[in-house]
Amino acid sequence: MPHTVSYKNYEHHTGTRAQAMAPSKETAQALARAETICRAHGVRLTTIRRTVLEALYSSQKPLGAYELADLLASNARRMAPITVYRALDFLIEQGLAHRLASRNAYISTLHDDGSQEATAYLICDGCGTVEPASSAAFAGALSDLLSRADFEPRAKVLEVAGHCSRCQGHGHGRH
Amino acid sequence: MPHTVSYKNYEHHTGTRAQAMAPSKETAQALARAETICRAHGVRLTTIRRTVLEALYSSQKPLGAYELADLLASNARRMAPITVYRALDFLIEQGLAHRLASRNAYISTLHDDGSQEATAYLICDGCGTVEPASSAAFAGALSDLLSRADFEPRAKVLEVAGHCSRCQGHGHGRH
DNA sequence: TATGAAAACGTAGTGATATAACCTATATAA
DNA sequence: TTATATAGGTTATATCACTACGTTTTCATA
Ligand SMILES: [Zn+2]
Ligand SMILES: [Zn+2]
Ligand SMILES: [Zn+2]
Ligand SMILES: [Zn+2]
Repeated sequence: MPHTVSYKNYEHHTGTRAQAMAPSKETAQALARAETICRAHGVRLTTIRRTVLEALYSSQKPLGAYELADLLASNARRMAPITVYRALDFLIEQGLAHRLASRNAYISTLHDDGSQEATAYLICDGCGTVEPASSAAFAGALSDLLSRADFEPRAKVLEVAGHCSRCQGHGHGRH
Repeated sequence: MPHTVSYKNYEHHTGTRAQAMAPSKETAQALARAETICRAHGVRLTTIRRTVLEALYSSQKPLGAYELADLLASNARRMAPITVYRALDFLIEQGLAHRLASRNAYISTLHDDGSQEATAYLICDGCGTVEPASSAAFAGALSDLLSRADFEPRAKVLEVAGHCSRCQGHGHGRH
């Protein structure tokens, strides 16, 4: 019973990890942690999801959904945008990835311990890097602000664009 | 010397204020303030810009650029998106409007005194209203966070989605 | 091991947001 | 007036995100 022609690629290309260089040690460790988290949550870190997550771990800067699709393309076969968005939705739900609303781009939460109520993401206009930053004082002040306004928070978008320490006094960055 | 056909509408429809109801007293005052500010800045609050600003002042909720274009349409003639975006860019530059990155929508800064270094926008999922909120403690904590990270801020995106006081204990809002 | 239900993914099309490129019109001042 | 800068018109396109629906895989249960 032959497969239909239109659907034959289901696990053909997606099974290969694009032309990925071997993941760095740090990335590999992070992926292992992600596996553990997913197993603990009773959800599946499938090939596609792991591939997208690995790309985010490997990148020094936030990636757009279409950028991810291009990065992970192999042999003139590219992930459909919806596929990337579905993977991103999953990763965000599991707390493994984060969306930057001010950039329409996505990052892993690798350097984000997730322990804080309020994490601000510092986005460098020069080199593109994003660093999470948090403090008890910041979280407390925001919490006070919200309770004083009698506002019940659901989702916080805290992003600051500017220049990181390495990119100051230049006017540009990205040497 | 007849005009060319293709360009005859330059100030024809844009001069009319759509089918706008008369602006409320509060809106009219805000518009007067905006005029003053623009004159002081040496910039021009043109008809288009004033019309867009008036729509933002009159709205209880953030408006998208295309939504603004529809609102301000008159007689089957709608502003081109680029026209709205240009007006919004101007208003934002002058501190009269604000973009909500998490919603791709725009609000006036009518209820935003602009005196604070850091203003968080509280966006209600229920009724759609947006209230700015700020405090010295919040601004200070964020400032500390940034200087500790040696990060030079350019633009801050501080938005919290959730439920305002009137919309809590419902699960919905918008009665 | 069969099989049914849920989850994941493929494919095509569309919706929603934002800007580029180029030209015309208006305002302001020399 | 005439030059220059600013503003706006028009068309097309770029960019980001999702709907709808069918197919495949997985996993628990019979
Ligand atoms: Zn930098
Ligand atoms: Zn440099
Ligand atoms: Zn509300
Ligand atoms: Zn209710």
